[in-house]
Amino acid sequence: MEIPSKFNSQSVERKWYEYWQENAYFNSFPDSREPYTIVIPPPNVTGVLHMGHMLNNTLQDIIIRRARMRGYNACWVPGTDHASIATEAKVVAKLKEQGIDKKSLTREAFLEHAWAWTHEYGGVILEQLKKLGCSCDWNRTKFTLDPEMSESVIKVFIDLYEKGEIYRGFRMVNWDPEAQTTLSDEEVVYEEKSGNLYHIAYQIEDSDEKVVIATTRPETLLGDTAVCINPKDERYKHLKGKTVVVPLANRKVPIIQDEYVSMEFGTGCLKVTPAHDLNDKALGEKHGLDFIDIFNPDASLNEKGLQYKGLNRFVARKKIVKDLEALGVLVKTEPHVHKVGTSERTKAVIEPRLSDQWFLKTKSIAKPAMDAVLENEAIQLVPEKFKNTYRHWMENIRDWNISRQLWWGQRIPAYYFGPGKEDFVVAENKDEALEKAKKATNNPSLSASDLCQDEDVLDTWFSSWLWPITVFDGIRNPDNKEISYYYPTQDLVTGPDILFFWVARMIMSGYEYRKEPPFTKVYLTGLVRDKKGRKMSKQLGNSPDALKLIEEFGADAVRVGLMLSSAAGNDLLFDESLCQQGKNFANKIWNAFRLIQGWDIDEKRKAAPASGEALDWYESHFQKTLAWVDENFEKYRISDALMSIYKLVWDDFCSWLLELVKPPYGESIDSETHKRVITLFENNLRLLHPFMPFLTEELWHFINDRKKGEALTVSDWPTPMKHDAKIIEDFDLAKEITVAIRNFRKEKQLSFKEEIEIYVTKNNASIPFESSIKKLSNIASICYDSVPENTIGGSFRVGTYEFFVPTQATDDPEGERKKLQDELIYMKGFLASVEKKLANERFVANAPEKVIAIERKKVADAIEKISLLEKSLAAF
RNA sequence: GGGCGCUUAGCUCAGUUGGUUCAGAGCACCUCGUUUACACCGAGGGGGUCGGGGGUUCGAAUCCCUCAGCGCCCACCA
Repeated sequence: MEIPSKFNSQSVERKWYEYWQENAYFNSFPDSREPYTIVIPPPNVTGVLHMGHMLNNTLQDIIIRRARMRGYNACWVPGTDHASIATEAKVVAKLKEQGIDKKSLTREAFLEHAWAWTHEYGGVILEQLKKLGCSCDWNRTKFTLDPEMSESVIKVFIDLYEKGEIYRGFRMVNWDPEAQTTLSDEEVVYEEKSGNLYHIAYQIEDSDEKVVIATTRPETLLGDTAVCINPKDERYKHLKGKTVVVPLANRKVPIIQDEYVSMEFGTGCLKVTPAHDLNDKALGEKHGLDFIDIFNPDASLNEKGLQYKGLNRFVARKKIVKDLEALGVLVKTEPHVHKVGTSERTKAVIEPRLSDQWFLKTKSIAKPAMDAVLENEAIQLVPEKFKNTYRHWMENIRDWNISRQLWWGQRIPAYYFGPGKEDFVVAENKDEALEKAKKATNNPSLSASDLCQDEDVLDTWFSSWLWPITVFDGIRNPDNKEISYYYPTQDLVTGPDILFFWVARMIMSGYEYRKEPPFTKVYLTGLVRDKKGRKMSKQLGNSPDALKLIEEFGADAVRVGLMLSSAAGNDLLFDESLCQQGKNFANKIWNAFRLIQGWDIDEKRKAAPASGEALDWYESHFQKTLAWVDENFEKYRISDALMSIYKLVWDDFCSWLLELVKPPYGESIDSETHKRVITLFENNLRLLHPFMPFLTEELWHFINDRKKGEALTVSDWPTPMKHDAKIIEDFDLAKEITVAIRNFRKEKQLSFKEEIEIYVTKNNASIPFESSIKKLSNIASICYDSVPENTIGGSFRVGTYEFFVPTQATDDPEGERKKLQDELIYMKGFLASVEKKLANERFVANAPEKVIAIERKKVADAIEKISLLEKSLAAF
């Protein structure tokens, strides 16, 4: 069998992915096994795979593949999210390119465009996940706008409304003037921006005096309905009850007093614009002020904006400042840095705005979700540090604004039947609504045309917060077989940026609708950054094309590259060289196999002495590593797990074991050894499979002609067994001796090809793994009996063993002597320090016995070594 | 403004309840090597006063205090 010396990932990947799918290895159905379920964080339906997805989904795939191999009924549910605002924004932009204005379209026409877009691009990202090797059950693919998914979402809305948890309210909300919709508090990102603090003089009526206010938003003075001072402020006491005139607007407004105003900030005088600021709104309500809304939905000024009507808010600001200056009332302009809320999606500056919206009460629903993470630990966050963040958010949780002035999403099932918005019913569909409305109004002649459905849609998170339930149809059919079997799921793997948006809310809905947590563990990954530490983003152009990486290095290599440096919760500084490392590793494994399969097997041959002992060692070492790997998996230390497998395969298997069992050139290998090596290699493949599914599956089939059902992907994860600690310890010593001999050779410039003899002195002891040492160091024989003459400069020590190599007298006896002497001085110092420690009564009294025993052993060893050194020195 | 976390080799990170006169790993680096799987390789090697200072202790990278730098989350001071 001719195997190329380089592993070619591309052909292999397609072949095995198809094979896995044809054999339905990733498909899951409820059965008698224990389930292991993961629901994918659904990517945006129109999205493309980026590094964050790669990290996230590689982790999930590793976890689910290992679970599958461990005999669980593994089920990874894939799907996509309609991503209401993000997708709508994309569709709007695309239409604009075609010269179509969203406003010129009917709702239905717009949705047609959106669906066309979804059908064209939706699923692209899922195909990309397949390239990465993700072992999802594709038959279960869900979309948050699938009819049955939407039906569930509407049912939940109605249920919560009927429970009194959802209400309609006129409130100050976050308004995105770009997308022209409200946003939840979580969708607002505060960014530090430098602006100005404008000091503006307001004329006091019937007086020559002026009062100076300070504001960052002078344009809002058009909506001012008061000026507020602190009642304790001595500077302004005399102004109590007076009236001032708002410049430009020339509106007379009262001076009110409230302790809310800080006397330290600005001038101590506050302009009050109840319609455009949350605090001002509170003042307005408290003091019975007028509310003047000066903005259109796109944040241009409306007719209340007087001569500035129609201007964009920032243009208006500039113009107003100029005009104020002309009026001579702009007293001062000072630079001021402050935080400005921006839209997470459109980046537009958020406008606080009063409007009628739907809200979900969160207080009662949040309680079990808080306890699950913080009290009874039904859900574990990894890493734990996120508990604090979670607690803080939960404790300060506010009602959730769930309505959006968008079209792409589940439409709010409220039907109005009066002239205003006061009279409405909430129902699953129009017919039902009509019945309810008839009852409510006591008017049987009411017809469908009298009903008008709410124009708004629900926040996208209002559908994804139900994801772990709805993917198993647990809302419409709460007792169905699927949800009962798969829920709660095991792990959720996602980024900390959506801890509140999504994770916390899924926990809330889980308790509300299943009385159980949606998952038991949440693994929060870090952000993928470039090697300079910058967040990867489209704008910076520092995000590598995920698919190109897979093409260049292979999916296995990219997966390994990502895992090699991604400790849980820590950001990952990604560099393509990591993929190169992954690729090198793949090639190493590939070539190890080429070596093994190239051996001629001789049935009659007996195993070489080095082989048997080395295989015994590796078997034990493998078990020890396996236990460590399993332990790391339990702690979600996936990169540590990979690293120990990496070293097991590369160093221990390839560099030590294979070198030891390798038959001499031209010779064949005995069948017993060969069989054992193959078995061990297969076990390596099992450990590697979750990380490198393609390469390992390829090799697995190379080893034997496997039949259906014998794919590596459905084979078993190795069962941990007890390992022999002594054999591992002995082999470590053998390694040390081997390295020492190699160093000795190098120092003396003795070619490896030159076979040498070696003498050893050590009282009543033999050297472990003697055959192995001989093979790896090209030693003809190790003699224990007598040390020959002429070994000056030909000795070295490993632990308390001293080795001699007969060699010609050194040409630098002084140098040799000095080396020995330095070694002796060091050992004497070492001995002295340990003895001093042992002489310390308090140490002996307080330290545990184990520690003291170690120190005593050190003393004994040091004394022995010193005597060896002194003997050698005496020979000079 | 409040809260949380981080600072260990050139880089990325491990260091479990404090216990060696070797503080580990991978990568990178240096030297040597066309040994019959692999140069996407092999053999060997150098490199850290564990951010600074102070304290507790027989003993501190590990516990406490403090200073400095970095990061994250939350927050309506115009």
